[in-house]
Amino acid sequence: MNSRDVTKEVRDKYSLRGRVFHQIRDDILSGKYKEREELKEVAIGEELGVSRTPVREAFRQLELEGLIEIIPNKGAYVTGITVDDVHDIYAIRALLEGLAARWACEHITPEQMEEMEENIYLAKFHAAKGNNEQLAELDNQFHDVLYRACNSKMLEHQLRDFHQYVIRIRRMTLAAKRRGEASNMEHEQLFEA
Amino acid sequence: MNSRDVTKEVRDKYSLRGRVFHQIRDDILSGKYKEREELKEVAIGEELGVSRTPVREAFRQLELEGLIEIIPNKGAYVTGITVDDVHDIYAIRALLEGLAARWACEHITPEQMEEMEENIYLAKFHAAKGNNEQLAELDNQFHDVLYRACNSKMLEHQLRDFHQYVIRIRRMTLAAKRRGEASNMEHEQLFEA
DNA sequence: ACGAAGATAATTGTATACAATAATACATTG
DNA sequence: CAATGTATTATTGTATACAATTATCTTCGT
Repeated sequence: MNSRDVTKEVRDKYSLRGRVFHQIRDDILSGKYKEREELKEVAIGEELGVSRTPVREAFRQLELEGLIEIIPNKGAYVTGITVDDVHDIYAIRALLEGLAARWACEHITPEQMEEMEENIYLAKFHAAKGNNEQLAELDNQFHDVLYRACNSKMLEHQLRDFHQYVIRIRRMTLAAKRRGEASNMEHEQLFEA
Repeated sequence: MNSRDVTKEVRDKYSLRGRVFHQIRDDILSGKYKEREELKEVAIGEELGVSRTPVREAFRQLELEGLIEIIPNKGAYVTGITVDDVHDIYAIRALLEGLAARWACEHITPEQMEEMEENIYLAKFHAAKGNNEQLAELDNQFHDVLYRACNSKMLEHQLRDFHQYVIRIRRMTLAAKRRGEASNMEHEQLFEA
């Protein structure tokens, strides 16, 4: 990783702080850091080859996103999600996505329309083959198009935040499988509207 | 504010970073820093008698709350809110508050019930006298009770975030007056349910 | 052996020093 | 005079040093 060009390229895309932020977030979402686990500044800094400063700033962002909780003078801990929280998250997201769908109707472009159609088609295919991994990816894509189509910076931002949680929940619960099957129908309904 | 948030407030009060964060946030919400204005780390640090470090961390939080935008290697700027954003914010908040009201019905305590009743009573009084300042404060209180009563950490957090925006919007738009009058009736309706 | 008090270590909070980048002023050249 | 390149300055990004706080361990007395 000492090639000057590569280094510069990466740095152009993300500052150190940004890289640290995304790395830790992915590690939490992927389950590398488990619930209630303590995140230590120096350890993470060494692991990523940076000092504490960008790590600390990344921590502040992660706290605001609700992924970790910082107890002053004590430490940063991965926040736990209770079953109640899961219920709430899905309820709130469903509500907001309903709004997104309504707004998307008024603003969606033909290209986005096509993207959705193709997505639904592919999703049906993979659902039939029981390929859950591709299905999850398609689900992400579908929501991404929807979020963009609704033409609302505010709503899009909110929904993307919730999407973080949903990804985490998927990792945690196997119940996501049951939801996965229902998901295709929901998408189709949204699309019809 | 529930006990958890109070704890957070208190702890923030005693950390430099927390003080800086709240100070800047208040200054933005109160209009001291105007839209698109650049916030410089050293200037704010000197003004508050702290070094750049806590200021920078506060910036990261403010960015996540959507109050400022940080352009890497360039600076931090107070974010602008467009009329479209205002529309979206009210729409999303209304939706979420509807959900909060529904959930509150199932979890509200007698004490909170009483708080609401008293709030509505006082609001009527001040509305009659045209005292908009007290009215705004009562509005804040009312929503605070509602957010606590809904018994959902997730939803409460979301609504509090939006409340930040609403406060900003109130400062910006005089149209808030019109809304103010309708607000009392809305509260009553929520309460009845 | 057990618990308390104090020392020691580990960790976070803050300040400062240094590096990298962007903005500005200035000078040089056509 | 205009345009462009360069030096200077200002500002942010990162690393490190130091202070404050918390956790851990040791020791000592009962």
